[in-house]
Amino acid sequence: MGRNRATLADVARRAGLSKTAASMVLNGREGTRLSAEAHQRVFAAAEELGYRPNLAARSLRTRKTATIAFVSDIVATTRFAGGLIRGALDAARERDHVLLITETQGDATFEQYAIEAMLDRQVDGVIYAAMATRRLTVPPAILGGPVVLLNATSPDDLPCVLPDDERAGRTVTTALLDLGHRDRIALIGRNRLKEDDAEVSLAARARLRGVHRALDDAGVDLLTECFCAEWLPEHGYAAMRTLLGRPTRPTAIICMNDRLAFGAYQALAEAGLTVPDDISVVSFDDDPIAAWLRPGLSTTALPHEQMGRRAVEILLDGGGATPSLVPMPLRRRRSLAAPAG
Amino acid sequence: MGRNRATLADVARRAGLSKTAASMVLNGREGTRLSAEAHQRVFAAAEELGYRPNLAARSLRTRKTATIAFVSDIVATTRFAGGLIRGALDAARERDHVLLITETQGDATFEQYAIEAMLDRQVDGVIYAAMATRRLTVPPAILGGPVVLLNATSPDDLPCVLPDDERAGRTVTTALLDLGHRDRIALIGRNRLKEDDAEVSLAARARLRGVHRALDDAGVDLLTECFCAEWLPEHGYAAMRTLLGRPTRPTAIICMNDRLAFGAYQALAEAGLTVPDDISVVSFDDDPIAAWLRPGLSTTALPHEQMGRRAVEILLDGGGATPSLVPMPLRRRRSLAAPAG
DNA sequence: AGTAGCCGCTAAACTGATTTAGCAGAGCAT
DNA sequence: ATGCTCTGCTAAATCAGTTTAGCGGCTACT
Repeated sequence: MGRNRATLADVARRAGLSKTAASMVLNGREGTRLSAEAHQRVFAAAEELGYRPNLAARSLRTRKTATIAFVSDIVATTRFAGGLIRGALDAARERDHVLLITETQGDATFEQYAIEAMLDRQVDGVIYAAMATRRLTVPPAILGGPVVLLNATSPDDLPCVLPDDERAGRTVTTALLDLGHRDRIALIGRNRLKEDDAEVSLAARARLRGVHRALDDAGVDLLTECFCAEWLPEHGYAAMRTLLGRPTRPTAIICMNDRLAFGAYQALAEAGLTVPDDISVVSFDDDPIAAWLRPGLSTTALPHEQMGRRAVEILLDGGGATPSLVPMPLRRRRSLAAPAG
Repeated sequence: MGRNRATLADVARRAGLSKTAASMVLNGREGTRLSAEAHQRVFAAAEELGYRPNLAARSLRTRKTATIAFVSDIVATTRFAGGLIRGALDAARERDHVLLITETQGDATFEQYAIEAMLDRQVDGVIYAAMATRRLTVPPAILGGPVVLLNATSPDDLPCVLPDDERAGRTVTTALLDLGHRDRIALIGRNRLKEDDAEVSLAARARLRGVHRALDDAGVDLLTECFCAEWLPEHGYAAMRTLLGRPTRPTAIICMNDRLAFGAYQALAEAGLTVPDDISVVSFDDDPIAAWLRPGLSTTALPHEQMGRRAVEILLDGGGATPSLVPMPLRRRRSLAAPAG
């Protein structure tokens, strides 16, 4: 791997100058008094030798590595990680940085290990990502340098990037209201644990708040709210079935995420009902299945790439109001229609 | 990030020995003649100072970084990446290594950039991963050091890790044969492009070969094979519909992947048919939707974690037969039953 | 005439590890 | 007494950059 690369000394020699001069020219140092001709010679020599600096040597001196640690609790089990990583990767590349990835798996030992590995490698900063939007406490060891929380907040008020779930709650609700749905909108996916424990989820509470605010503004009440122990298809399915067993059938359903909506679709199909003619469905996340369902599920997209991007921007460029809320755009598909009758 | 850490010199001073001695002790060098007492003192000093070596300094000298580059074509757009990364991460951690991740997005410029970034950081080896199992040519620049292909092969016969798609083809087929399905098994998802162009996919051909071999061994012919332009739900849906328009209805369907199967499920539900009572369905990938479908879809799992793991093992420990084929286990769910009648 | 300042550049120190070469003293044989 | 080996350890070189301090020559000003 990278044997016999030209060194700065080689470049300097070929340019007939000192290492100092070569270093300054190549780093574009301001205020140096090296002649235009010296610049030329150095650039030419570097070009001819295909010179690339040895970053280990550089960071030994400068304590900068152009490397960002991306520490997450769980990457594998959720498809969402990909987007976060990709966004971060893109933004990092634009800034000539690279990503060192580790995973804690929610395990203290692994976390300790991951952090030591990062510190040993002198990363320039840490992105601490959670796969479910939630509050967490970051290990004190990483507070020595810049940190940005991704998809999480912490009690220490560290800079963080979050999806704007509350606004998304408003978005899905007004989408229904605008179509004329009124008092027969039902909600699937209330969940005490997610709503009350910020360390489990921030999304549930925020989404709900958005929904309720939008309804309040319009002076409309929900028909009913179904509790779900988890946000999985089977729970959406069960909730939808009980909903259909009630006397007044809803004209629209808001599901707290796409997996619940998927379950709801299954129950609707089984009951011989058609989306959106009989019931409109709207949801959150823009999981790939949302596009695969028939008809396509309208849902607010978790902007993972943007979030990953934003985290790197804040870390490296500094900046902005600190809970950086990234909008969740509504993906309109065929699951929405005006209420029948 | 990691200010004022103790250096080797600090440890040596505290132990009343030279840097040389301290270095040798901490690295557990054999054949050194340092006294047991010297060992003790160095360990104690390191412990007390919380010494951790500066890896930049170390790699400047040794040209080892305990870092592996994980280069992939596309990480974000596929949920599969997570598993590969997670497996690689685990195996790397066990060997005290860390993963540097980059993405080429199939773009030559990005690829060039990614490779330079890795070489500049003197990674110890490269895992070159493809998100769809396929053949690819690795850029010559990385051939200077150890490389393992993950989910890909190359014309250069580099060591590689692949899922055992052919065996999976046998597995799904014999699962049906064992239940008594015979001449009314249909296949959805033939695709010239995927089958004939190894740079697009190796899976299609291998799966198909497995299916055909298993059928041949049993002396059974397929009822029919449906072509699909893509392996997406809508194509599975369309294929299933045409299949149901034919005179003889199949008793079982083999789908080339789970997304096709998902589409097939949609068409079956629409036609009022029940899985598995009317038709059994089996497939490949173990996409999360497989578990969410009703009834659960039986499918052969792509062992992404294992593959990621294996790649690191081969890279670091060397070894084994070179196309390392990782088995795809059958996840039996409720979509399989004996043919009716 | 003296000196201050600028110009264009360089020598050498420094970062923190590993590694090579070798030194002082003890023990032993000749 | 001399030479040899072994023991336990260290000085110094090395990796490839960045950075500090400063040098010699020239001009300009007092």
